[in-house]
Amino acid sequence: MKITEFKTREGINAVYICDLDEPFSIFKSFDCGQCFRFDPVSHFGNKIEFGGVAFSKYVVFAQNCEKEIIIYNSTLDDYEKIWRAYLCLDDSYTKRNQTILNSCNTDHMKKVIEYGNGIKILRQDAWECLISFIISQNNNIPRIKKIISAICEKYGEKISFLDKEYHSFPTPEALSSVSESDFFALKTGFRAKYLANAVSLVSNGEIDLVAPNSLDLDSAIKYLSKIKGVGLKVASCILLFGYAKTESFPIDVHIKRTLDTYFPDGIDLAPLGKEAGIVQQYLFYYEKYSQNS
DNA sequence: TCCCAGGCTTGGT
DNA sequence: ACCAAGCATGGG
Repeated sequence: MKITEFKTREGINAVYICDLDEPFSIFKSFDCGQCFRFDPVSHFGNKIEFGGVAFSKYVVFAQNCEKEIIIYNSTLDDYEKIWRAYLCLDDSYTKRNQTILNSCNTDHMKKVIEYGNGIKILRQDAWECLISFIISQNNNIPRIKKIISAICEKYGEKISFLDKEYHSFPTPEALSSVSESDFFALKTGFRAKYLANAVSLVSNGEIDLVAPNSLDLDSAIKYLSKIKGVGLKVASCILLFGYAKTESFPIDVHIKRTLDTYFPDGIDLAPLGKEAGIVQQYLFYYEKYSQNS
C-alpha cells in the first residue's frame, strides 16, 4: 500500500492510495445502504466518485481501479486520524472471506461473497448512526437520505467546498433544543417522538454513547434499547456500523427473505463469530441489488 | 387503489 | 411468551 499527498488544479488537498492489499469498491461500500450521507458526484473526472460529509468534513472518495483510492479534500493527517479507520483500511476482508467460507461453504455464500467483494463496513460515527437508523425504520433508503439531509441542513454547521454548501451532522447539543414537533415538521412521521427521546437521553447523559464500546453485543443491544424507537434491528445496525461490532447481524425484510429462501432451517451465527455482520452485508447487498436474487 | 420501505410500541391473548 | 394493529410518508 502506497500513500501520497497531492494538490489538485483547484488547489485542493488530496490523498492518493495505491497498491492496496486487496480489492476495495468505493461504489459498493457507499451504495450498499450502510451510510446515508454520500452520493455519486463528478468533481474530478474519476470513474467513480462519492461525495458527502462524515465527521464534519466534506470529502470525495474516488476510484478508477479496484486497488486504488483517492480522497479529495483530505490531508495525510486527516487520512491517519479519520479516513483510514472510516474506510476500514486496516482490516483484511480477504481473510474474513476465507473465514466465512471455512464455516459456511455453500454455493449461495460463494455467490454473495463474490457479488459483494470490495464492500467494507464503514466505521461511522455512533451518534449519527443512532439518529439515522431510528429514521430508517419502516422506511426506504431514498427517503431516509432525504430526511437526514433535511436535519443536517436545518441544524448542522455549514461546510463549503468548491463554491457549494454542505452541512455537518448536528451534534447532540445542536439537537438538544429540537422538539418532537420540529422533527415531525421534517417528515419523520411517527419517528419524531423517538428522535426527541434519543436526543434527550443522550444530551442529559442518561445514555452514554461511549458505553457500548465496552459491552458485549447482547448487553449493548439491551443498553441502546432503552431509547424509544430502538429495537433489536435498529440497535444491531448501530452496533455494526457505529461501533465496529462485526458480530452483529441485523435482520430486516431483505435479510428475512434471504433467510427464508436460502437458510430455511435457520442460520447458525455462532461459528461466523466476528464475520456475521460482514455476511449480513453481503447477503443484504445481493438480495437488494442483484438481478438474480 | 394497494403495497412496500434496513421496525417499533402498544395492547391484546 | 407470542401476535396483530397502528403508525406517517412517498414512490411504484
